Amino acid sequence: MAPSVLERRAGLLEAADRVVQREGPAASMNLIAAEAGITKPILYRHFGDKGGLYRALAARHTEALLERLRAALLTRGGLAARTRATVDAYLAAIEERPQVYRFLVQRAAVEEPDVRGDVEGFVRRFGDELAAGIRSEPSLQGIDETRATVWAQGIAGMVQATGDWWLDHPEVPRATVVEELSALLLAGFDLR
Amino acid sequence: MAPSVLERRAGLLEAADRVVQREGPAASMNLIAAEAGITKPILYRHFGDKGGLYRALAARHTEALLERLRAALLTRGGLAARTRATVDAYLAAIEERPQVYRFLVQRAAVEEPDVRGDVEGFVRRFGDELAAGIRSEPSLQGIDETRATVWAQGIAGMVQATGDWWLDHPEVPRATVVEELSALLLAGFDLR
DNA sequence: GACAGTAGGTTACCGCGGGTAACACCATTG
DNA sequence: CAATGGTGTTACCCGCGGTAACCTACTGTC
Repeated sequence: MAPSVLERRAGLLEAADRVVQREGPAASMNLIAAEAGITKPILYRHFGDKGGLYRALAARHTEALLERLRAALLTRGGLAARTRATVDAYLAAIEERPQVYRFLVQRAAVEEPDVRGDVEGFVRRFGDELAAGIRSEPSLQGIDETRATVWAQGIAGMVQATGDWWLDHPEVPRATVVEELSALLLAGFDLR
Repeated sequence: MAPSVLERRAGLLEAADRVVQREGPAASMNLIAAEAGITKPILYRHFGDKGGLYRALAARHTEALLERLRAALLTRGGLAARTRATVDAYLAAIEERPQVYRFLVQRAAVEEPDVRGDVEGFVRRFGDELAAGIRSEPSLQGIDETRATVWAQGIAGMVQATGDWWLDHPEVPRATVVEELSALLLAGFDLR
């Protein structure tokens, strides 16, 4: 029987995912179409343009990752535990799927800021999530709004950049990176 | 009289610079050649490939920026003053030339890791510089080697990401961003 | 002065990526 | 039996990075 349009779309995303897994940021529309066993125009009918497919793909992984991060942000045991868990969640995710990670970050960097807020790069969304986490953090109640935002964006970038660096220095254990970053941040949080 | 090959090269870089100023990351070899009043093959004779031109261009700005950062890292008046000065130097630089900044960051993100250490992305170099700064920081003597490196890469990313965000939020004064980031970092440094 | 060599430049092309127009093949439905 | 619409394809356009081949004008040398 004929698959519904949504099933179709899901299947295409599946294929795109496999290509990204293999090729990282070099995943092209041609490759993806080939992997899905169809031709380009179909892809374009479904996703509009490469940006559209990127967004659909990013939404998937970003959502999944944000889910993990949200969970980490809710870790019980105090701010220190939450901080470590969150940093660790991020690093664990990029360790599991470095190619996907590279794809997300790179596309986010390259994608022009279409309608600001629509694409909203990967790191930026991470930052937004962190900002929410910070604002609802019990031990940080009453934190200045701007401070929360700036910190969140900064921390997102810090974790991301360190992650990048770490991908090239696998000799450093994940736990070490987590510990160093968390230590730096936790002391800062003490300012309130 | 005929300009020497180095003068020529400098002139080409000058032209490339103007294009980047105008076009940001969209600067293409065609555009640059046109701006210089010549054709592509000449560019390629001088720089090998786009990566080569990118490196030459990046070297310019990176060197200039690193120079400012080094100066900031030597600010007298203690760690707090140095931290603020360094963060401020970075933000001031991207404020002055946002297009150039975008170009540098984006190219660094996209450029594949040729011979690791040759290209070495923009943020990475910033990180290296910071690492040196941290290691030679009087009040941080004896800091663990790995910690210094991780912190440096992380801080570089933090400042960069915040800078990105700030470019889209000009309503926040630079001084505020500097203050918030510095506060967060300085508390962390207290750990030693 | 005629000639070769070479530096400096150009035209015209290749391959590939994103993106699209136009056409072909069914199926349904009046 | 049309006519209609969804699904697919082929074949193309453009611009980018990159290069081969050629063209030109200045130099030195016999």
